[in-house]
Amino acid sequence: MKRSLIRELLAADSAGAEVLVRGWVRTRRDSREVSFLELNDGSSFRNIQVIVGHTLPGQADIQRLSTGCSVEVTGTLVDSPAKGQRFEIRASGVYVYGWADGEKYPLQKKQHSFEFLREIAHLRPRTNTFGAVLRVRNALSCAIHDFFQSRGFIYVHTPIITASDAEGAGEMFRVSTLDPLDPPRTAGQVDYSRDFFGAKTGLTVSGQLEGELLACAMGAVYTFGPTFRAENSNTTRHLAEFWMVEPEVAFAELPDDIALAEDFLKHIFRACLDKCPEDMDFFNTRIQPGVIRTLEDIVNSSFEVITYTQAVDLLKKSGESFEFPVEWGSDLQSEHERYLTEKKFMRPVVVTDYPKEIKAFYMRMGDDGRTVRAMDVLVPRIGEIIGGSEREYRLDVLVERMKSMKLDPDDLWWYLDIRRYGTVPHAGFGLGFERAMQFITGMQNIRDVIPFPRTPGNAGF
RNA sequence: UCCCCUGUAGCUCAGUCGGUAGAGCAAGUGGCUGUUAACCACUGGGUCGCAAGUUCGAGUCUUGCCGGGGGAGCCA
Repeated sequence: MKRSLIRELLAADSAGAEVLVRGWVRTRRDSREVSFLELNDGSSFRNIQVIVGHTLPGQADIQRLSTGCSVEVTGTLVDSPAKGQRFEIRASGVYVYGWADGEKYPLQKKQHSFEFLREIAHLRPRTNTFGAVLRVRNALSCAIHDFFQSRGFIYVHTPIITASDAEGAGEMFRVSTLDPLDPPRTAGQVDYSRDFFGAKTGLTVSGQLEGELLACAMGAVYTFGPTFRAENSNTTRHLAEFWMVEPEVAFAELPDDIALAEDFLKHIFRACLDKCPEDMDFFNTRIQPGVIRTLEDIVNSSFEVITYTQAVDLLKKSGESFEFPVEWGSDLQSEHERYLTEKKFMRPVVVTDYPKEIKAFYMRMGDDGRTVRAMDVLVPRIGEIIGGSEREYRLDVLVERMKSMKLDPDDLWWYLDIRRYGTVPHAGFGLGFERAMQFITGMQNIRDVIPFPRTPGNAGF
């Protein structure tokens, strides 16, 4: 008999079919004549209830079933006589694949704290919350590809290992095969020319620079892959290894970039609501009350777009007493971002045209000479979910900017070549995939929206 | 990296003024029952994070170390 997914059975038109399911026992309850098994196979947030009559052979085993055991159940899909579910399976056979000693199995049929579940990251996918997280993660991944593919973007792959040390997006993890106890040296310094790649290399902190090269040939591209930051960040919204989505579009300027980001976010939010209604309902009732309403409001309204200068004025006039003073030229603090998104506008806010001193070298200089054509998309609770900009495509301006920021243009000769030959205006942004997950699910800690989080001091599992 | 909080049963926690430990849930056993956060009764379960110090006596006070959480910075 062909195995059915629980998701398929729960959505069946009518009862009556002979079925076979495989999964893990969530709970067992006993009655006089029958035992009730709650079975989950990962395909659905909901379990299917299995009725095992006490006359079925192998009763001793049935009575030993506990949370975590893996079983195969054959039986008939029937209308449930009790409230709580439409269908259930009346079992004609139960085969036990593996036991889970109730005295030792860490997961109990009760709620656990997320802190505890992080210590058993190998088992937490079996919980309601993480099942839901993983299904939404999957839907979100698909939605990202759907969005770009439907607009003719080319999915490109930028390197994980890179020798460019000038991306300026954070500390890199070193990649080396040199003997750490006795590396080759020249004049006292480690000689990376004798390392595996003949250069000092590390894990990428962004695929953007390479993405620009590809966009300036393919028109519109996007990357979606892992990114690494060796920052000693200990917060609920930073990971040392996270996934980033980075579109890059040739012949695009800042307003195009903003419009793309807005359409993109709306599309992926809508997709998660549509594809994972049961999981989203769980997040909405148990994790972050109102999260569905928030997402729907965003999908159905337009983002607020203001310049950095306007934002500073608004903050100064707000009457709020901030811990950090608001001053033109210094970056917006978390409390400032929260005021804008959570109190002032109550929705996503795009802040554009930041002072050049607080942004990266590759951003296009504004006509005023003080600001760059950058944009950050801020959302309630999370803060910055997208950071992007129009890129500086004028060779002389870019070289001058690099020099003023003490960067050696020769190190990025290939990046500058794109400006030497057939340069075009182009723009792009980066979306933190896990931050999007946090926003969509309402999960508070970024470590709980990725199966195996990497943070300072933590790379277990 | 900085600031604050925290570490007691498998989990979540209580533990007063310093006198060597409790609850709920989970688990085990029995009972009841088309149950569904099942219910009722009983039972087992502890190096109080680690190390030192103060004290007649430390879960409790002090110091150091380790772990966890929250906030900040860096950013996505």
